[in-house]
Amino acid sequence: MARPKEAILSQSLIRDQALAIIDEDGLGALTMRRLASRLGVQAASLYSHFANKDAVLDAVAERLAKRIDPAGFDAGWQHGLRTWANSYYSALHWHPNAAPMLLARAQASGGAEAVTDRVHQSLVEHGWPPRQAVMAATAVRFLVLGAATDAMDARRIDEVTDFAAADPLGEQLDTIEPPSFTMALDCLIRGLEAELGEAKSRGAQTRRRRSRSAAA
Amino acid sequence: MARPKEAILSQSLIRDQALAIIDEDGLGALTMRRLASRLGVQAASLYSHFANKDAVLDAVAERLAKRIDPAGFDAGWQHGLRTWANSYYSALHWHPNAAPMLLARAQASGGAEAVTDRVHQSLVEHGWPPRQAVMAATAVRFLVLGAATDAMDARRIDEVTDFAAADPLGEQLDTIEPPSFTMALDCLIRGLEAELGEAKSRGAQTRRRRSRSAAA
DNA sequence: ACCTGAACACCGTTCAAGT
DNA sequence: ACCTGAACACCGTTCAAGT
Repeated sequence: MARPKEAILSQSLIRDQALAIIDEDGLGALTMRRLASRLGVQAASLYSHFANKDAVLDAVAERLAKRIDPAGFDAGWQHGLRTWANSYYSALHWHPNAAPMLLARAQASGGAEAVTDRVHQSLVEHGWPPRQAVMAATAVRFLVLGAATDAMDARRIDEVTDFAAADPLGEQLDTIEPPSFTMALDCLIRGLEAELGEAKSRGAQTRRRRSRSAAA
Repeated sequence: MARPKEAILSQSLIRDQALAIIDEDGLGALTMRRLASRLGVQAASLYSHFANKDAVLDAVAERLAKRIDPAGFDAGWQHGLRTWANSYYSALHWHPNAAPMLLARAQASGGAEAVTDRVHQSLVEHGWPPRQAVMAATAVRFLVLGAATDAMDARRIDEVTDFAAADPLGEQLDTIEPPSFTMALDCLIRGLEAELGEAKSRGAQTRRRRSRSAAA
């Protein structure tokens, strides 16, 4: 064969099959050789379209991020954060095996990516001091990623917790919706509201102190 | 050589050198062959002491966890959570390259480990409903692990944020201590306090509803 | 420009063999 | 019981060669 008239591979094709492998058999099952064989091609062929395996994973991460909705900030940063986190969480909910990868990337490229992030920018535009905005955005991000790895998954919790003894009549069933993730998110946002208030008053204090020392 | 009179390897020796490699060159640099050569031995020899590489990583994770202080719960769950998180964070602060591994483990063995966790137990003993306790413990855990990966590291944030423009006189310098991590933790705990109150009143409500329908 | 086949330098792990 | 040497079945990646 060597070179067909029309290319049988493309970045999007490779990227989608990579995600499919991750979904089906986990991140550890994603191999350049396996990815290639799934596309009916040799492993080396993939390097005509991606520089290396990491670039493939970048493409997958980017595609997953496409589903994330950063537009809710028009109705306040709380709403924006909640919308963003929920869409991020539900995007990952369909691809739980991809969460570890995003976790690894949030930590690797984290610094630069996190700061130039739209969520961070939106927080700053809503009056968050830059540093605290990074903290807030990162905290929410890790909360989402942690939740998406099923660590707080209600079903698994029920398997392990002696739930029958604590709640013999199953009255807490209504606390399944909203899921644990939403509860944790609410907790964090509630705390962030208080923090923002304090950060602002700290800023005002500093400003007063500054004009006083400038007057002296 | 083949077999020396006294064994030249031991689990603790291997485990400590594994951590040293991770510290020096990152998780990706930890190889059975490299670990062995550092110990002056062949790779196959390691399998006399550990079933596989994963078992070595387990040992490293366990050693890091030894430094974590879960005893602060005697002075209230807020204090306990804070003490635990801070000790966890500072333990990881000396081994930032190990954080990704713990992140991966928190997600893999997560379900079972998280629930039987001492933190979770302590929260339940302080009146948290089991399910919410899992949520709270997991949220704090991921916050710590996220922070430990340097994603919120103040120095890196300053490199990227246009901080000079926002704060030309450097007045916010005092906000470096406490670090972003502590702020995020405070936010979360504040929110958790409110959540616990609501969870308790929800429980009381349910109990009232139950006795009413039992009377009917 | 795009795919192949073969190779390179690695992995984790196994196992008979030595002491 | 513990370590060696060699092997097995994998990796990611490179590269000349084909069309």
